[in-house]
Amino acid sequence: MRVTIDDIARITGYAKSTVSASLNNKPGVKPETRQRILEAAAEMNYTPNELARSLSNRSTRTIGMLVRDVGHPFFSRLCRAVEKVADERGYSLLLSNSDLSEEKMLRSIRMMKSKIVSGIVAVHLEVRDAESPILKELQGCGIPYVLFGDRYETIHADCVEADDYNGAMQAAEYLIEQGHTDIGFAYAGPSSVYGTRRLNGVKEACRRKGIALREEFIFCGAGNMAGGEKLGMKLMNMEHRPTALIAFNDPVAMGVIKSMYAMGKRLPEDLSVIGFDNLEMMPYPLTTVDIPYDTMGKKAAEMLLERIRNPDEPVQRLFLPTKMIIRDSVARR
Amino acid sequence: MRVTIDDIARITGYAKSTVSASLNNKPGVKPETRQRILEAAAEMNYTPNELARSLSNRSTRTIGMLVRDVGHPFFSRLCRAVEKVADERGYSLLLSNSDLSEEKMLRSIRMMKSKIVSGIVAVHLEVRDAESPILKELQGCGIPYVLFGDRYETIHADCVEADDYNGAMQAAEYLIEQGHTDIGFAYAGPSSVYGTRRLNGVKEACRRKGIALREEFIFCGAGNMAGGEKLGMKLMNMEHRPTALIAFNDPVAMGVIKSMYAMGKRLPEDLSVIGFDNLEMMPYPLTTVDIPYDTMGKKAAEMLLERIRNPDEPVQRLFLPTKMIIRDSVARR
DNA sequence: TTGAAAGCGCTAACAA
DNA sequence: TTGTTAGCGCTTTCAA
Repeated sequence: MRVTIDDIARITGYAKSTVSASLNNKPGVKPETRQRILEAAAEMNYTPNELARSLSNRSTRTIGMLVRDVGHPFFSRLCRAVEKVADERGYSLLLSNSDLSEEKMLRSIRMMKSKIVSGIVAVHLEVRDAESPILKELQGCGIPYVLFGDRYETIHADCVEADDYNGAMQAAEYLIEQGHTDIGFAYAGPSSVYGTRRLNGVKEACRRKGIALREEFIFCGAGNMAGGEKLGMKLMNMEHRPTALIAFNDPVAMGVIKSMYAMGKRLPEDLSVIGFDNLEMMPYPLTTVDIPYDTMGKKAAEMLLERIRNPDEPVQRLFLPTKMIIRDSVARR
Repeated sequence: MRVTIDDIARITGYAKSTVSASLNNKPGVKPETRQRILEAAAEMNYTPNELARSLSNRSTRTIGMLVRDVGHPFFSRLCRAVEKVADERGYSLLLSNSDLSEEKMLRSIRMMKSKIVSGIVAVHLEVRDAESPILKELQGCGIPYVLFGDRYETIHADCVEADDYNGAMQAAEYLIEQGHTDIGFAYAGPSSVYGTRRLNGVKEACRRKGIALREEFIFCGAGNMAGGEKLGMKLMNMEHRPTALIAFNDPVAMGVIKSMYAMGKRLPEDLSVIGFDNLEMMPYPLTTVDIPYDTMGKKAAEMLLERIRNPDEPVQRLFLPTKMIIRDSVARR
C-alpha cells in the first residue's frame, strides 16, 4: 500500500490537515512542525496522490492535446513545443491521435472531459464552420481550449494560426520575380482547407502581377511525399510543364524532387520547387516558406494556460507571419 | 457545475449506488430501472468524472510514456503506435519529453507516479546498468513498466528491443558481398549505447569475412543529420576514403548524402551509403536496415497492458529482428 | 432489486 | 498553531 498523509499524520502525531498544510507550504504551520513532517514524509518516501488532490482541487494540471497524427514531423514538433511549456508550468500532457477519424476525435474530447483536463489544444481540426460537431463537442465541454490552425471568422475562440495565404502569395511573387511565368501548384485538393488557402494566395499573387495561373498547372492528389513522388514522375513526363512548382508542403516537395533525381533530372534546372514548412530534416537546399511551428506551439500552450487562469479574458487570435527561406531550389530565368 | 451521479439519483429518485450500477452495466438492476437512469443521464448530458472513479478504483487507465524527443521521427512513430494500442484498449496516453535531461526524467517518473498511471513505457533510457538512478526510480515506483530498447542482462524487466547488432552485421556483410573492402562506420561516439552495439556488429562481420575495419574509418560525432552533413563534407575531401559507409541511422545517412549532392558527387558511385531505421520520409532510394518501430511500439504497449493485467507473470524480453531493405544506395564493385 | 453508508486520499473551512 | 469535520464524485460492501 502506498503511503498517504494519514500515515504521516499517524506517525508524527499531527492531524492530517496539518500534514497537508505542511506539505503544501501553506502558512500557519510552526516551522519545526513542518520540518518534522517533511522529514517524516521524505523518510517514508511519500508521493502525493494527485488524483485525490485533483478531485478536491478541481484541477488536474493536465492539458489535453488533440492531434491528427503524431507521426508527422510538424505535429510531433508541435507536441514537443506544447509539452515543454506545459512542463515548465507544472502541467502534464495527455496526448490523443485522431487519425483523421471524426469518431475518434469525439471520443477523445469526451475522454479528456472525463479525465478533467485543465484545457485542450486542438490541432488542425479542419472544421469548416461553427456547426462542426467536433467543435460543438469541444465547446460543450466547458473546458478551456485553443484551436491551432483553425481560424475562422465565424468561430469565436482562441486560436493561433500561420498566415498561409500571404506565405503562398510571397512564394509565388518570389517565383515571378525570378522570371517564372509558368507556375504550378500542388496540393491534396479542394477538400484541403490549408491547401485551398495557399492556392488562393498563389492566385492572388498571379493576379497582382498580371500572370495567368493555368488550370492544368493546379495539381490535385499531392498532400504527402508519396503524392509528391507520383506528381514528380507525371511532371517530368509532361510535354509542357511549369518551370516552377509550389508544393503544398515540404514532404510533397521532397517527393517531387525524389522523382526528379530518380529520373536523372536536376533541381532546379529542370524544375524549380518551393515547399512549405521548413522541416528540419530536409535533404535538399529547398527554398521554402517557413511556418513557425515551434513558436506557434509555444504560443498555443501559453495562450491556453492564460485562458485557464483567466476564463473571462477576451478571445485572442494569434496570426503568425510566415517567412520565405531562400535556398537553392529555384532557378533564375 | 457538472452533473454527477447524485444529480441523476435525485432526479430519478433512485439511490446513487443504483445509478452507479446502472451506468456501469452491473448485473442486479431491473432493466426498466437501468433504462430510466440511462435516459436521464443522457438527457442531463452526464459525463462520468474519471478522477473520482480512478480514485475509487485505484486505476486511471492511463499509460505514461517517457521519450527523449517526440520531435524525432522514430520517437513520434513510437508514440503513435503506443497511443493506438492504448486507445483500442481504453487507455489514454500521458506523454513526457525528457530532452535527454536526467533531472527531467526523474521528475517525469515522479509525476507519473503521482498521477497514478497504470503503467509506463520508457523509451531509450540508455541506462547502462541496474544501478542507474532513473531505473531505480522507475522500479521504486511499484508501477508496471516496459523498457524500450534497453535490454541488458543485468536488468530484470520487460523490454522490447531490436537486434541492432545483427542488423549492423548484416549490413556490413552485404557491403562486403557487394565487393566493398574499405568500409566506414559513422556514429555519435562511444557514449552512444546503440551506436556502439551497431559498431560491434560491423566489426564482427569484418572479422568473420576477414576484412580489416580501419580505425580511421570509424567516424565519431555523427548522431543526427547535421553531424552527417559535416561528415559528408569531410569524407568527400578525404584522400583515401572508404568506398561504403554504414551510417548510425537514416538521418545521418541523409546528412552525408545531402553533402554529397551539394558537392556535386553522386550516390552511390562516389560513396555507397547504408542507413538504419527505414524512415518513411526518405528522399533517396536508401538501402537501409529496417527497425520495426511500429511493431515494436505496438508490442511494447501490449506487453505493458499484459503486465498491468498480470503483475506476476515472468518477465518478457522481446528481441525483434531487423531487416535489410535493399534499394539503390550501394554500388557493386 | 434497491438503498445506506463507508471509503478512495486529499483540501479547506471552521473550531478549538 | 493545530485538530475536527465535511466534502470532491465515485465504487462497493452489506442490509433491507
